[in-house]
Amino acid sequence: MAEEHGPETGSGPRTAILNAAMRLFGKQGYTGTSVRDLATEVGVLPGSLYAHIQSKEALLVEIVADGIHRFITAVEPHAYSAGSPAERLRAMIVAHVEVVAENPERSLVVFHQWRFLGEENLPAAIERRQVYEGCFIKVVEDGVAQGLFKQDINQRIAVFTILGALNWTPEWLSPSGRLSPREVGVLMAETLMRGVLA
Amino acid sequence: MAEEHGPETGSGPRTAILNAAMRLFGKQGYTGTSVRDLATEVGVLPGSLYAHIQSKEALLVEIVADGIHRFITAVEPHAYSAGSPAERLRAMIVAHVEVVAENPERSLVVFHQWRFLGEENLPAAIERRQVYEGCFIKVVEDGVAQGLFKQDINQRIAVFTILGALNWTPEWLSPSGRLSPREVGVLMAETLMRGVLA
DNA sequence: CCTACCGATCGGTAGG
DNA sequence: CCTACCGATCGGTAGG
Repeated sequence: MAEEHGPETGSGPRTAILNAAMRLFGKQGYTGTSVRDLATEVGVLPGSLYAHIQSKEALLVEIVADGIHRFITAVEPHAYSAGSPAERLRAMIVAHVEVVAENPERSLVVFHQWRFLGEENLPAAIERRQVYEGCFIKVVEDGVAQGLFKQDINQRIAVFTILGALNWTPEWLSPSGRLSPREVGVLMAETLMRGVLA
Repeated sequence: MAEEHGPETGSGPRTAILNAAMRLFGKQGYTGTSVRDLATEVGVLPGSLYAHIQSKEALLVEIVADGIHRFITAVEPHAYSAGSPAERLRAMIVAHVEVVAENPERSLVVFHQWRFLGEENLPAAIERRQVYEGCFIKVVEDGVAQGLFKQDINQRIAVFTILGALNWTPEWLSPSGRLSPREVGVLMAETLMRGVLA
């Protein structure tokens, strides 16, 4: 059981396969990655993978489910905390960027490859994504209701704007860049909350 | 020559193929779409496509090149116009959303599927994307230099935040929604330029 | 635009 | 984890 959840933690062959899948699914996409690509990346022959995994799709299911879980776990507590909506939104944005920085390739899989889940696994993933989006809807609603956020923003558009900026971060964020993930998060929060206009 | 450029304009078999490719590449991804899928969507047998196209990748090349061209054509004039940086940025955001709304599936291909271009076509696409990003860098630089934008924003992060929000729009924008594309663009510009804080 | 087909690669398995 | 292999599907072509 110890190594059956959460890639990047642990070091068994199963973990190596999951890490290879994160890298390749992130870079080439799920449909652009063959089982042979995965085997080459891991350093075994294609058939050998099936001693550790059930199917190619099972890898995607696990990466996406675990990935969404990481985002929800990091962000949800802030969404429903006691602070002001402004403090909460700032903390959520920082937490999101920090999770992306842990592993941008996993995040690419979470945000882009979930479409390729089969019909037994797709509904659960969509539901979890909606829980995540709900965190941002909630805090924007609260901010407007409390008069702390602008009364004339369109809440739906504001949430999509924020989520878009956040969901795009794995495309450019470098975990080893000059700015720490936290600093990047703070700067994004600043831009999204106060705007670029002086 | 009349129907050799710009899908969605014209109505020959070649246009039908390009429109099918936009839909399917956008929905299933380039690598997740087979030539047989395209043929089925168009209503011919797989081999018949090759009377009109050179290869599957040639379709991607054309959709991506034409797509980026549409964004640059719509946005670049505003980036380098005589107006204030604030007016220019607002106009750029509106123009971007309007181009997305013309055909969200094409926009998905432009923003996500360009990675699958072969090494002869990739550099040109990356260059054109950089021209596009350069429009936003320019206007943010001008805004800060003229004291119209906040002096303490991180310009790089601000540009990525704006571009992320814009690049994510094809995921949710509905051209037939309650708000017109222009209204959505104005609201996004408002959120990005003034922030959500009151 | 169809018929008929090509070699290559796909995800996955049996047996050791 | 390897050897050896399966049927299915892949992008693409020749000839009409």
